[in-house]
Amino acid sequence: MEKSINFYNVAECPVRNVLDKIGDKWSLLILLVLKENEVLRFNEIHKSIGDISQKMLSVTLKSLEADGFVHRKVYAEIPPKVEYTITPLGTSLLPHIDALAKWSKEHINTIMQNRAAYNNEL
Amino acid sequence: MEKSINFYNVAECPVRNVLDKIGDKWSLLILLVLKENEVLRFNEIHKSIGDISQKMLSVTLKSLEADGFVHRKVYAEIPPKVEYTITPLGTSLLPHIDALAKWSKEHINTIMQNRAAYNNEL
DNA sequence: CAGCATCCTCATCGATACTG
DNA sequence: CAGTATCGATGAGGATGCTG
Repeated sequence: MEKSINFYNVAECPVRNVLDKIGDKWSLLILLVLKENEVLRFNEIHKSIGDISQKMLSVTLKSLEADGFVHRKVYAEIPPKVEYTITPLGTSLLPHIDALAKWSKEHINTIMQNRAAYNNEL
Repeated sequence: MEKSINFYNVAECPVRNVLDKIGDKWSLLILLVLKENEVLRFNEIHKSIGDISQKMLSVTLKSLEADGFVHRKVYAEIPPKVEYTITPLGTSLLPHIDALAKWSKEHINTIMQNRAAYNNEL
């Protein structure tokens, strides 16, 4: 099976790789919460975000930990205590997200108006 | 049903709104292709990308058009002729993606190594 | 407390066939 | 040429219950 060479291939493109990560539902939000608080326990993150399920928090934290965006420190205590912190790698990404956030805030009204106008013309 | 107030709520957060758009599989790629070529017909985009299905190209173009990232010009001819161009709004977004791309290229190796190391420790 | 396991739903996406 | 319509697979994500 042959296919055209695609420089934007999901598996090989760095941008796609990062976009797939921060483009999911919770990763970016968790990073932001961790940046604001420096260190948080599992349930503290849970409460900070509010409407994330326990499963998705667990899954997303694992993914962020695997990539090195978040550090996980386990205390050998009963009951268990786990602290999460954002890593320098995670921190270094956020300014670029902020730039995107700034652009988004500046243009979201335009986008929404475009979308509404488009739907009216159907 | 009550829930905590979430400033990063998908529906209301501008960043999420934009990330949801460019975080999908094809939108960003189409914008990049259109930026490089200025004007392209439907099938030209199709060939440029290669492994996108006709359906997804159609759906994604509609979505980009609705938000005002892409302009669609129809010629009343037989056979049909439709030209797509990136709008100023779309163009203004790309530098921020480029910044993200730059960061991604600089850190993708670290991320991949982290990911591999993490998986080995399982 | 900090999770994992299980089941389920729904949106996304691809393949295929058809059309003005 | 530039799509639309339909079906089916896949996987993200949520709800619930259980555990060291």
